[in-house]
Amino acid sequence: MHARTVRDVGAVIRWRRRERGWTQAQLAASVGTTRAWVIAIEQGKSSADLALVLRTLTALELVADMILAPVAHGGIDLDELLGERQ
Amino acid sequence: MHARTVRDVGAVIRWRRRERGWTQAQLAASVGTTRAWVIAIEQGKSSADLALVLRTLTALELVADMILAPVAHGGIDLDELLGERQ
DNA sequence: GGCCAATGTAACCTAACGTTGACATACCAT
DNA sequence: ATGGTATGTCAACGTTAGGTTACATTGGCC
Repeated sequence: MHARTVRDVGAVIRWRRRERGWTQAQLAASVGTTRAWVIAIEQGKSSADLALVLRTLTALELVADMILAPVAHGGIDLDELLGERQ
Repeated sequence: MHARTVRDVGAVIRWRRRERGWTQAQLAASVGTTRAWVIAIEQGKSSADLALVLRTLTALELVADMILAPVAHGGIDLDELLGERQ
């Protein structure tokens, strides 16, 4: 799943945590943080500590893969329309 | 590129920024942050604001793709050693 | 060399995150 | 309804990251 916003990241974490059948408390303990933080990140609140997020992904056996964005500039995906770019 | 640590994220940002021929000042302006922050993140210092990082990736036309970690259990990355899995 | 831009560093201040602890719901059994 | 667990909320506190500004360093080019 592509994550462009903090809310996206929170959604992934919640989805994956439930998939593994973990409670927020279990995840928090595994990551080394608190339940309050897990709740906050899953709710996509404002911003969050990147280091904690990465540790959370690791605990959930996820990895953030940095890839070229399929859509570049404006709202229209010229790449898909034209099949070329520059 | 897989990013498991803040340093990994910083490396990706620096690599991609240079690939696009941008200065730190240009990237900072594009993201809406400061040069000092770009320097810090590229150096992988401690932690960073996830929201800013995601905006930086977007500015660089990158997306964080959350995928299942290739290696689950131990501390050794068998993928890098063996180039295979399962 | 000298010049200029790019990059790095440091100090201060403010705002915001994370921690802690307690309390409040929600849900699902029995 | 009652019990237990999971989840959510809140307030106070300490710590720290990011903004700002200024200065230092590096690197390339003439």
